Amino acid sequence: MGRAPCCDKANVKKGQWSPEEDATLKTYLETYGTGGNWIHLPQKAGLRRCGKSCRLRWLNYLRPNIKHGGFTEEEDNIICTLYTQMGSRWSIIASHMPGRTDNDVKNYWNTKLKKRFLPPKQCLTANDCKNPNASSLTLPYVPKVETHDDQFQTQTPATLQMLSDVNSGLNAYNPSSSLNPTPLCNSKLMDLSQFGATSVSLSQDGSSVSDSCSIATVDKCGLLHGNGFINEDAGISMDFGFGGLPYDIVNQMWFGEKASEVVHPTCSTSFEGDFIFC
DNA sequence: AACCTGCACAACCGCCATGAT
DNA sequence: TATCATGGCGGTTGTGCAGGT
Repeated sequence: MGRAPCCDKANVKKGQWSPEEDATLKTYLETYGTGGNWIHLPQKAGLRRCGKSCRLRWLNYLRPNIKHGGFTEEEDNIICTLYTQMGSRWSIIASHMPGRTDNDVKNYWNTKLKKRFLPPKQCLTANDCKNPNASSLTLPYVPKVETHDDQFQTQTPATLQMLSDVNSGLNAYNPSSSLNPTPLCNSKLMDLSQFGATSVSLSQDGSSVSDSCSIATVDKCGLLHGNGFINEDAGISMDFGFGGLPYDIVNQMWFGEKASEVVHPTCSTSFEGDFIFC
């Protein structure tokens, strides 16, 4: 049996709030407060709205000192930085910006910042992947392929979150390696195209929280750069320690989703350093 | 002028966490 | 300890508007 609905769905109004409803809710809350219960508030206030809807309306638009639109460059950087650290924890991100709501920040990211910092989802060829909206960040094409064994299993969101939690703090073992993702947003650090890269691979052991991450680039000459080894089934694995780019930061900034591996089925040779992409 | 398309934003839905009983 | 009600959150959808054809 499912959960009982929080309100009588048949008798509540949905959709845009009218100025009259706003005024009613605002007056009631300023006079009586929530009384610790949003569910019964609309009835007391004389509104035909769901309690959750009232709460959302108040928190996002009616409460004092709410700012709408006009995000500053500094706020862009805050959002970008925190997103790389913790992912889509919008309420936490919003808490770092007085007057901003999680909904506002989420919408702003989804409609503006994501396009600026992430490549388009469908890249069929390397030439397709120049994001027309990207300014200083021109990101390389990323091949998406299947992985074949446990060692290279696809990263799960849950694991990503754990990694974010770990990575967002100081590195207990090496403070000099502590992560400061701000440069990822503001510098050329992520712009591997300046090195002629046309392809990037990232990988990480998805079975547990790990302190390592991997990155490889394929340049215009077909050379794959990085250090690691070739796995017969899973393709090429690159690896370096904690001092490298944290997986989830790069993954979220570039791809916003699952891990990718550069794979070629005919590759089966161990290697170290640069090698010819076969 | 009418229609289409994409964008921005407001609001809703459903899941999970938390606190009260 | 178990159950339930409510709050909180993130993902998704709906709607209105602007610009293009």
